Amino acid sequence: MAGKHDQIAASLIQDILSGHYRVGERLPSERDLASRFEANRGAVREAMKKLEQLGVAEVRPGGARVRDRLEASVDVISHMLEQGDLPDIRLVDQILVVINGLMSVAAEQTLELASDADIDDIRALAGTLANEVEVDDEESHMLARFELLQAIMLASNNLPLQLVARSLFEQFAPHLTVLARYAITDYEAWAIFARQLSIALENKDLPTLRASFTGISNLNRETMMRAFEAARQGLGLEASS
Amino acid sequence: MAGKHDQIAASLIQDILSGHYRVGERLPSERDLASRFEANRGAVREAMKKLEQLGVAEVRPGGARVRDRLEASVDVISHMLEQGDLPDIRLVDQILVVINGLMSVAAEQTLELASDADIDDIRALAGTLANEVEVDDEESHMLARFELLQAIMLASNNLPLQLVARSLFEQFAPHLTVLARYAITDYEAWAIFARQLSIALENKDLPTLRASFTGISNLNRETMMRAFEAARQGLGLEASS
DNA sequence: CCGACCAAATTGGTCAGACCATTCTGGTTA
DNA sequence: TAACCAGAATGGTCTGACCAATTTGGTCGG
Repeated sequence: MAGKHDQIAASLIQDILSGHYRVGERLPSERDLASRFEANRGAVREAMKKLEQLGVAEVRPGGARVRDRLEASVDVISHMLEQGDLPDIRLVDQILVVINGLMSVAAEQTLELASDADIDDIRALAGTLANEVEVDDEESHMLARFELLQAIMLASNNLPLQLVARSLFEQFAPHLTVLARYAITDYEAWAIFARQLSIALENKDLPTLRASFTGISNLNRETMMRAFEAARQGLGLEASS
Repeated sequence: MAGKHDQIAASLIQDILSGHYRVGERLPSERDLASRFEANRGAVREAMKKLEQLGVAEVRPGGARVRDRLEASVDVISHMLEQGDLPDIRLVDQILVVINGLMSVAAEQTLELASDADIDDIRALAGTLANEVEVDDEESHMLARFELLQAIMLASNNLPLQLVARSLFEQFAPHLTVLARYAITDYEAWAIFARQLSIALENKDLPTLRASFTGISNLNRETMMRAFEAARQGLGLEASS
């Protein structure tokens, strides 16, 4: 299914991200890699192109060199998450912090600029969550949460914001579905913050809006942390220091 | 200097972003484009690879199709900024909103997690800005601001946050240098918020921290808006509706 | 008249080999 | 010791061919 260049790229990316190569160190030549992977040089070349686009290597005449982590593209995050049996919990938490921060910005922009119709739609979605205290279907609650957040993101009318948030979310999504099986959502807490959010939107109350998102952020992070612990035990892994 | 595939990619990207092709519409075949640009198919192919990486087109057997804007990568923003003589002021403002929001998140993370040494360093940088009310060198003040923000970003210890912020900033940077010539910075306002930031860090006061960044954000946006107006007049362009 | 189906044309995907421009390397020389 | 200079190595580009998947347009049966 996956092209040969994808396998080569994935292998090299894992090597680089795991620290097999030092920053500034030269990678093997394209011809060497071609024979090592038993592939055409064109395939290796496409893989190197991918490394450069990800910002993990700088390829130029004379050789390809490993770049510093801070010079990488946003898209390396998905590859960083794929190291180990479970993703790095600290990295996951950091991603949640950023996404929640972006959501808060989106909500502020929505409060300031969105039409009344958009705000009413969002309040309707929040109202659903505010009333669903007793839930039998975990998945429907999760979908409702996504719908709410997505509606806010769309109403923000901020394309860069949408692109960044979407990029982060989609990189994290595959791991989210794995961890979601172990997640235990606090419906009551969600109901409280959903109600707070609705009120904030109704009254155009910025401090209350921020408070609701601070609550949602902490809720998400704590839920994810617990789900991670449960998943680690469920997979029979040792607790990290 | 620039490879032929870069020219082809840039041309196609501009065509797509300017709406020359509708979403879902098929692009000309690689062979057609090759003869049109008087290049070999390999060059066109690399260009198509770039389009796919940017998320502006989905290329698969049978033809390449234009993707929706919201499915694009974060890196398209730099190309969006390059449309027209001056970048779209609304887009610039949206980028500033996101960057400022990320800075605020970084500051919160720093306040929560960073070492006292890091916080002291940041407070020292803020102190410089707090005292520089009368400045003769505009550029040194700008560098001091960048230093402060970068220190906060580094101290946040949040890699995804750093990657996203860096990506946005670097895409915007070239246009920033152009607009900076027309910018008139309010040093006194900066001094006030720098002082507020320093106090917030000293007392671990989250609300004050947020207030200082709200102020900095508005300051940046207003300064940029005025610089944009000045640049537009300086270039002899009509005012937009 | 319409839909299902099939074969040919089109399109992207991959590979092989060659040549060029730049960079790196190691030895030589002033 | 430092500068310098071929030669080797490397990435960049081009050509041409073939393969696999998709699209297309016509045909047949209902």
